[in-house]
Amino acid sequence: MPRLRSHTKESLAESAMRRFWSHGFEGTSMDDLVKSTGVSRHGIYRDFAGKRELFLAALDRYKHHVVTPAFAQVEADDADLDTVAAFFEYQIDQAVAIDLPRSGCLFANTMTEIAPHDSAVHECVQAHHDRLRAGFLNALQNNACKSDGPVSADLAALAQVMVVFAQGLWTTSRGYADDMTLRRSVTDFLDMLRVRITL
Amino acid sequence: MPRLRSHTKESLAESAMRRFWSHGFEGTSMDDLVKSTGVSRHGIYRDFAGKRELFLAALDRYKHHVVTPAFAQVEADDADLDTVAAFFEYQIDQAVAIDLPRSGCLFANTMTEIAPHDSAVHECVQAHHDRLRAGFLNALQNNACKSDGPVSADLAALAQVMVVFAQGLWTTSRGYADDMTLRRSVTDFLDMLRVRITL
DNA sequence: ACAGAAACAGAACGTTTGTTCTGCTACAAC
DNA sequence: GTTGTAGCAGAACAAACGTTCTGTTTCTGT
Repeated sequence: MPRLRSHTKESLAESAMRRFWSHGFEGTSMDDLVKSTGVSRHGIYRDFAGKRELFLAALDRYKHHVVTPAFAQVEADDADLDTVAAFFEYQIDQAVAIDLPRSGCLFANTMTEIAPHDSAVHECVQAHHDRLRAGFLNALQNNACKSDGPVSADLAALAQVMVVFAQGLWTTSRGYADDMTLRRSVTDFLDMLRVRITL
Repeated sequence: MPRLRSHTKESLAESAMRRFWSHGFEGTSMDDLVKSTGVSRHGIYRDFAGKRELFLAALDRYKHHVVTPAFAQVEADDADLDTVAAFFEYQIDQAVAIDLPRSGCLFANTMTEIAPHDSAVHECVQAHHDRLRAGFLNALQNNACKSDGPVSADLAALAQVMVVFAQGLWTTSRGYADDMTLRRSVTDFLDMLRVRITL
């Protein structure tokens, strides 16, 4: 009997994610969300307990709909450093493709903004970090297996270096370097890694 | 005749810098500033036009009193990659020494929080980036000169990679890795660089 | 066509924000 | 000790915040 809803919980989380991604948590007011999502306050509070819960949902959606599709290949059994390179390139391309240039990575942005003072968000970001590290380690191990010589490098430590570099890349992509520069940095960094693990 | 001031413009900027450093711009209210600096609202507005101007002053103070002392040696004529290593280690130690652990780097925090939507702040951060890149390039060139063989690497591109890594390091240091892990990452990264430029 | 359930738009709520104002107080000069 | 300048603490301000509420509209089931 009731009137049909003009949006779903998912479409709302998607719109909110995009807004939080580019403007951050504090930089996004409920009024901004009403305007950018096209959903009334009532509609938002019907689906989510408040702004914070909506943000957590946006973070979750980002994980499943942005990170996972891009990172799945790095987590695959046959992943190597070429796969990692493709992952970074894909992320750089994607920012333009979905019309969110200079937005970096929602997790990287969240790391410095609100995670330090919100334990739930902190854990979420920490888990993302662990995931990246595990994926990178997987790619490193596969890459090392393919090479002929013995591998003496501590791959787990190198995976951590890759995580640090990734964070820096996404932070830098928030308007401090053009795509070409970013791509070049990815190439140079991965070349260094390749040399390191075959030494 | 008038009563003596209980603070100077510099001591106020210093206190404000520490608060902004650990809590960010949006995460710091004027009330927080009054409490943490011990200066009344009147005193703050006497020295600064508003919260934003105080933040810019804090950013400037951070540049001169935190970055410059630490980075000066990297900018010196005799700097090499060991100097860069010492710079990173010093920054990691310093965070604990001045009782601001898990605060990362004020510039790195600012990059993602407010710089994207404030051109004056953006330029300030951009200038800091350029400075880092120039300093790292200086160290790379000196290091290359010392080695025997010919240097084919594009040092300017590697300097950019170093900037990206540095940003990632400071972001990660905001509570996502302990000091030992950070130190290890610095060592591993610089080892990779050393190999790269002597190839 | 009718009834009613629920989504809609937007007003209204109490807080908190950054900023300004007011009365009191402390201290150097005389 | 008296005086006067300018510091101080905190009240007061409008605006913006996240949240809640109210009245209207819309569409399904009968």
